[in-house]
Amino acid sequence: MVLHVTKSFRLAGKGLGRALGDLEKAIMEALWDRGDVTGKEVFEELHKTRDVALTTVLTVLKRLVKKGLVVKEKGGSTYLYSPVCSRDEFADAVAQEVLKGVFELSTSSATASFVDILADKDVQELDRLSLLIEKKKEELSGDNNTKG
Amino acid sequence: MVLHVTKSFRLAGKGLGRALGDLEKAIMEALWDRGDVTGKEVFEELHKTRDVALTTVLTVLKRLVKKGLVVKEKGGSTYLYSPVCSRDEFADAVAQEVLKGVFELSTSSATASFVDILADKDVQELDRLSLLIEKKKEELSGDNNTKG
DNA sequence: AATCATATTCTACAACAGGTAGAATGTCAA
DNA sequence: TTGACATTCTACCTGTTGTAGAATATGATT
Repeated sequence: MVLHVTKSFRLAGKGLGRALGDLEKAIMEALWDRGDVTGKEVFEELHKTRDVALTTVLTVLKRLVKKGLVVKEKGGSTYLYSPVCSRDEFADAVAQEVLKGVFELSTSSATASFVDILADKDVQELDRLSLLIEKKKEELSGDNNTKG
Repeated sequence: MVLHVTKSFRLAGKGLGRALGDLEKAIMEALWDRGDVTGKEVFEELHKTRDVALTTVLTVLKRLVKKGLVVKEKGGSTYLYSPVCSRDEFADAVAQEVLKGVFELSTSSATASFVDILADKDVQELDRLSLLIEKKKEELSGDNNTKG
């Protein structure tokens, strides 16, 4: 899954709010929850908790289509919108892009900070990381020069 | 070193250009290379390779001061600008902030992607990472419940 | 075909970051 | 006081995102 769907990773914000604007995020959440919905349905969902106009939702939906995050297709008499990838796939894609960027900034800082942060967040994860590393090494040893 | 000096991490761009605008980056580079320079000196340096006005440089310098990345102090008859941290410290701080964000997005994606990217970039680094993990574990076992 | 309701698109404004720089003002020495 | 240089003010431009009214299209109904 390679998406170049966000140009920046916001340091403020929470979760996917780092890769998407607030309204964009709310709309994506609605699509991930339901999928194949009309713009009006998305609007009705969001309207429960925020004061937003239908056209605003349509505009943002259009932008999301342009970004490649959402597809729009005829569904009988109206258009239906659906996400091109799952929430997890999106999160993965973002994480990957961002991590590449961090590495490019400084491999050593990235590695050191990574361990610190992981340990701080959840020590158990260190073991999981060790396992992933071992697995990767095996994978690589049985797969020499098969890169590209 | 904790700096909240950049609001977003750009996926496009190179190196520090991910955390700073183009001109901002050029100016910071000049400060890191020289340190304690006047705005005019920075301007003269940049002017060698790009068509920029003195006031533009001063404006951006001012914004960098406001962001907390640069300090301005009287140096005799004029003001001198200098970076509050080294280039490496800045890169570290950015890496740390960004990594925290990625983790908050998804710990598992972050961990998995991390190993993939590291392996792809430099297999040797996997060993270094393993060592860091071991070291961290020891550090933690001899330091139980001393977290604040 | 003319009309009404609903769906969709157009257009445009606001805010914020960052690049850009002219105008205005401040400072100091002659 | 004046002139040269330093510094600040103010403002415009682009791009992203939130915002939504106006305009138009589409389909059913009379």
